[in-house]
Amino acid sequence: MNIKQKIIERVKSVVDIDLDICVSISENSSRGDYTSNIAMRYAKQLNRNAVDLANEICEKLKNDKIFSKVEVVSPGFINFWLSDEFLIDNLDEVITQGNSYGRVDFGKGKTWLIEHTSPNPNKAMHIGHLRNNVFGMAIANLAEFAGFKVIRDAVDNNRGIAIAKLMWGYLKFGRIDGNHIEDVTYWVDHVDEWLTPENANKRPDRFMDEFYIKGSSDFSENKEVEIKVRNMVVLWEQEDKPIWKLWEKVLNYVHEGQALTLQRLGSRWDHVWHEHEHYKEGKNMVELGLKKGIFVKSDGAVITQLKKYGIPDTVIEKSDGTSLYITQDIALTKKKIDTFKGDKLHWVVGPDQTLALKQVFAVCEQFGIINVDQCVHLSYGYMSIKGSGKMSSRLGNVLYIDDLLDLVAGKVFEQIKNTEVSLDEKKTIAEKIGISAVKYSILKVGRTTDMQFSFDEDLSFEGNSGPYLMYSYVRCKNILSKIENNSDIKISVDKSKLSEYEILLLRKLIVFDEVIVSAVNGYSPNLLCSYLFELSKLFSSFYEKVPVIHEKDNELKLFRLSLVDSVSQVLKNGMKLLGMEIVEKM
RNA sequence: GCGCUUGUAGCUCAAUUGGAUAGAGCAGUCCCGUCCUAAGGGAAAGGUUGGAGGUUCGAUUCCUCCCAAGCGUACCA
Repeated sequence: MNIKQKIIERVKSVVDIDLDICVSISENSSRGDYTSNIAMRYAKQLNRNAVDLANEICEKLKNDKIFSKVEVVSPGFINFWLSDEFLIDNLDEVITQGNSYGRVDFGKGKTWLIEHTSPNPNKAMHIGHLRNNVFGMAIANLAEFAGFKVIRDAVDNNRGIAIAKLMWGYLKFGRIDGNHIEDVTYWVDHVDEWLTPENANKRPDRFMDEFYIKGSSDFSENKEVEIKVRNMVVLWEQEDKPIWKLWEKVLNYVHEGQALTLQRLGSRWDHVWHEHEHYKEGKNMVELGLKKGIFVKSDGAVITQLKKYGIPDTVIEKSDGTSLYITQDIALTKKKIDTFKGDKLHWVVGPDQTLALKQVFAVCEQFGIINVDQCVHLSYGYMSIKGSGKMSSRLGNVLYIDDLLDLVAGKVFEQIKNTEVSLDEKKTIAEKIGISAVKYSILKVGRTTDMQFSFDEDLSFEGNSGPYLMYSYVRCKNILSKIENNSDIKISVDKSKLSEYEILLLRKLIVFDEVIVSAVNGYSPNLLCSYLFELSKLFSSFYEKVPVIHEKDNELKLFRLSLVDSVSQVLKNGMKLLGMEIVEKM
């Protein structure tokens, strides 16, 4: 049981009201560790004066041994200070629980599906995908740590016009000799006459990127080409052998390249849905929906009926009989439920799809697949580069994820090049610090905030930054490495010897699990970022003012060592949840 | 036009979902080097929370109306 629940239980024994939301961590340490506004909230309802009610609660609780102090402040706040013994005992918890410290069973028995990072397989991943990935992974990690069974999934939208453009681009413009060939059957018999990433000396996804751009401009500039490309989709649906062969070829290249980026980011999926495996089921859903009266025909197309949801209707099947994105999404949602029986389904998708997703959720509810309140669109703000306009692959001002990471890792490398480790180790450290810095700068911002990414400011490596947290961790480890290992020390200390710096750290460490719950509840990894930053700041002050290995009093020295050990453990647990890498030296 | 989202210090962002004196980092000013890594510590300064009303013990947060920006608005993804 965590501290908040303990306090709630105690307060409940005085006033029997459901007060889950009335106890929270104090914002300011001068106002105790926890604070409650229950008296003000219920004074009117109970026909009481708020301060009197608060005083009554305070009187009954102030002798409880988990508190060192309980006070009432006008207009009726109750502040709780945890006792020093209680805070010190918590270090034992941190050390014995280790990597599990902070785990809660908040989500026990429930399954969450979290769909994140579904890049279309027609181009290399750019920073538009980065926020999706970093946020999606963090929220999945957090949910898992909070006790949920988590399925990370993604959709591979591997069919349709965009893929056809890519196929066209490669077929027509990919010949080694530069001649333009449009005949797929010729390609099948002369595959060796086409460029490969190897002989073009490019990463496979970047290699294909250029063909996608060429293919789509050819498509939009030339009516005849457009007809041919659209026909490729039709042929593909008829499972035309040469077309499928080309399709597999181009997709493999893109997937291979995207995998490099995803691996570098430490991303993972438990399941990937491939559109070609379920798009036909979408068509079945259209028929079923018509039969059930969920859809109606309109001008030859099939449309929704979502008036009672208060959202506009949309086309489910075009008048030419082909299906749309939403059609597949409905079928896929059914498939997700059938396969994993999730209690809640999450879509980490950009804000431009808000309406489309609402429509999917509503239609799924009409089918009885899932209730709309089980569906969560985890939208996020746009990420742009400060000083440059909106990104567009056509304008050529996209920033690829790998280029950004290279840039940042290079910058870190410059900074550590004089440290005394091997070159390989330096490269590894630079990579870890760089990627972690990028992840932290994305996650510390609220999810829905549009952010302007600036190389100079966001990646300054100072102040509220990933490297600052990592540096704090390294400092902890450095202290710990200077003494011989005595892991089974009993943590005991005369509390009168403790300084303010130590008390503040103890008080911070004890609320870690509370932060996990808040971060999961609000889908807000930024709360964890703030917490870790505050913990690091407190540690830095402590480090500056309080000696550890130079401390003469042995009892105090041992206590401080376990405190440092605990700080490093919590930093590590927190950073791992954010997808940051741990380094022991920097 | 309608719908959704956003507007907080010079800049980039927080604010425990209605709480206490609106907090950080960067930039600018000033201080700290015999000492566990200075990617550090400390001090001061910086605000009419886009504007105007309203609701109540209490509003950056909720309601109404303006102003500004972004996104969406059925046969694109």
